[in-house]
Amino acid sequence: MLNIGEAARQGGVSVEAMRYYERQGLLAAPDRDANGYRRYTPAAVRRIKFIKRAQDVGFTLRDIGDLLFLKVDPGASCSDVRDRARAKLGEIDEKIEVLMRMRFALAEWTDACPSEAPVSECPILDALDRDDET
Amino acid sequence: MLNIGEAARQGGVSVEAMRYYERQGLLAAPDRDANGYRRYTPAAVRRIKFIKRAQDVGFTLRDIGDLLFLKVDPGASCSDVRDRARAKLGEIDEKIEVLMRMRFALAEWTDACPSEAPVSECPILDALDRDDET
DNA sequence: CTTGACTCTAAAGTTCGCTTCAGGGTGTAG
DNA sequence: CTACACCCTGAAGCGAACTTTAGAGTCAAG
Ligand SMILES: [Zn+2]
Ligand SMILES: [Zn+2]
Ligand SMILES: [Zn+2]
Ligand SMILES: [Zn+2]
Repeated sequence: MLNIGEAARQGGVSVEAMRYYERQGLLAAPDRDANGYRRYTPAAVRRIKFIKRAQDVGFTLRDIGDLLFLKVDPGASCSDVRDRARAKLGEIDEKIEVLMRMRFALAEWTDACPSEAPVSECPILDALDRDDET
Repeated sequence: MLNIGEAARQGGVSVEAMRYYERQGLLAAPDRDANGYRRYTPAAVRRIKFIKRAQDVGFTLRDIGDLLFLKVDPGASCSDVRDRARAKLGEIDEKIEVLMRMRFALAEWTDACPSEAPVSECPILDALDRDDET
């Protein structure tokens, strides 16, 4: 059994994040010591790590709440989980596409910029001022 | 000379966005008509488009303020602009890398999920629960 | 006994780029 | 005259995931 500080350290999150997860219903309210301190079990630490790993692959806390519910729902099947993962994959692909388009434009422009001219001749500012280009 | 609604339409932004840019100092406060209505010049519309295009390649409004300042700074050189663009390119690359890592993990997991098993055997949930993997 | 690290609560603040709201004036077509 | 679309202001709200603040109790070491 661990205090919140130690549980947070082991889980790799901040103490405030832990209390926040509890308020959001992602982390069950733990038992309290006589002094009112929260006491965490190893299972709670595993849950913290689950939350963190899910965040690391792009799930929001809301998504994670859904996953945690599916995890214990006897009527849920593997495909429910897979659908969430696929949807997230789609979202991520969209974000990557947007970023790649930005990347392409910026790379082209920085290559074109001679760097020693006055700003009045900067092709980057020109591109931003021009009416063509998407 | 255009009213705010028409300027917004031509610039491709909302009326509220225009007033917001003005408050943020990105768009000079325009002259007012006798009735207090803002009157925009074609130059103001070009500036709105500049802002929008800069946003489209990833610059924040703060970044854009810096670019607009450089644009009129006689002491600024092309390389100042290019440095901003390069820095942004770096940020974007970092974001892409993060997203690619997420993408890779999610793709691997969705491939491994058989979809018709109960959630208790879902490899996606297993992966999120396991202590290895980054 | 005191210092310092830890814990508690509730509420407010942060960032970003707007949007919405509340409450009003203006302009014009029918 | 009366809709109705437009314009004005200042302030508040939104979403996400926390962090910070403020004020107070607790615990262990020296
Ligand atoms: Zn949901
Ligand atoms: Zn599965
Ligand atoms: Zn340049
Ligand atoms: Zn700056």
